[in-house]
Amino acid sequence: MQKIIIIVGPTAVGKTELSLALAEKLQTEILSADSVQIYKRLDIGSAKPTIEEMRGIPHHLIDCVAATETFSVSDYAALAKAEIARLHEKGQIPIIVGGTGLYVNSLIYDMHFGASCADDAFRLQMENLAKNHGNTAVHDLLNQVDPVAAARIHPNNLKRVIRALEVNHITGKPFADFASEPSKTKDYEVVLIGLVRPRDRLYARINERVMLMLEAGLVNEVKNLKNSGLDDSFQSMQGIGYKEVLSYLDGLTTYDEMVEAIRQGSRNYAKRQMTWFKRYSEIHFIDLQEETTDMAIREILSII
RNA sequence: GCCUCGAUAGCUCAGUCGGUAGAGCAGGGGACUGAAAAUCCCCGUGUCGGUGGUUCGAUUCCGCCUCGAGGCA
Repeated sequence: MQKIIIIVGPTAVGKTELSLALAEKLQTEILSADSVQIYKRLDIGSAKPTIEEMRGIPHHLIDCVAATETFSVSDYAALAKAEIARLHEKGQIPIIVGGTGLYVNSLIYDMHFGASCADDAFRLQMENLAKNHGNTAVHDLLNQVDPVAAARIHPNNLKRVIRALEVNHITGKPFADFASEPSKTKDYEVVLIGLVRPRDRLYARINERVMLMLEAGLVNEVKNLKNSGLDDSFQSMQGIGYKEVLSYLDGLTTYDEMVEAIRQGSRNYAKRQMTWFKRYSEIHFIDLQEETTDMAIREILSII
C-alpha cells in the first residue's frame, strides 16, 4: 500500500517551513489542506506560501477557486485524491499540509458524500423558520425525520441541524446513514504528523504573525477584494483576518480593535484545531519548541 | 484645599433593601461527514481597595485612609 504523509497543526505552529524541508528531502510535492488557501487572491491573510518561499517545490490545492465561489469538503476530497493518485503513479509520497481538520478527515476516512449536495433555497427556508419560531422548532423537525441525528446535534447548532435536514430533504435518507462510524481508508497508508508548541509560545507566534501580515499589506489585500464586489456574505470572506479587516474598512471598528480581533480569532481557532487533532489516535506529535527542523525531519523519516 | 462619583473575577461591569456574589469577554475543556479560519456545547472562590466602628453577622451602613475620574476654588 502506498503512503501519504499528512502534516497538521494549529495556525502559526510552523507547518509550512517543515513541509518544505521534508518535500525537498523526499523529492516530492505538497498538497494543501486549507479551506482558505484554496481561494485565489486570499494570499496574505491565509498565510499562503509565496513563490519564493515555495523554493521551486510544486504546491497543489492552493488557488483553486475564485473568491466569489463556494467550496466544500467534497470538492476538496475529489481534487486531493486526484493529486494523490497522480503522485503515487510517479512513485512519490504526497505530503499533505494544512490545518483544516475536516479536509484531513476526508482523506484518512472513507467518507461518502454522494448525491447530498447543497440546497440554498432549503437552507434559507429553514433559517427563516428558526428566526420566527426559534432553533428548537427546526430541531423538532429534524427529530421527526431523523431522531438519531437530532440526538447527536445540539439544537443551537443551527447550521448542523439544517444540514442534517437538508441531506434528508435531498436524498430522502437520514443523515445518520452518512455519519455512521468512520472507517479508515484502504486506498493508501496514512502517516499522520501533528506539530505542537507550548501554548504560550504558540500564542506569541500568532500575535507576531498578525503583525507581519499587516505589514505585508493585509488591509490592502482586503480592500482590493472589497472593491471587486466581495463582502462578508461570501464564504471566502469568513476567514480570520478577512472579516475583521472588512468591518474595519466599513468603519465598524477601529484599527486597533481590528488587530486585536484578528489575534483573538486566531488564538481561538488554534485551540479548536488542537482539540480536533488530539482526537486522532494514530497521530505522531512533534514539539517544535524542543526539536529543530532537522531533528523533526529525521523523526518523520524514521516513522515512514 | 473643598465637593461629588467610583474602587467587586485576568478585563469591562452588574448586584447584595446587611446573611461572604454573577454576566459578557479573556482563559480552559469538548463536539464536529458537502459553510469547517465556519458552527455549537460545558467550566465562575474572588482578602467585593485598606482600616476602624455599628451589628449576632458588613462586600453592603457610618468614619478615616489610599488610589482613580470629574467639578469648584
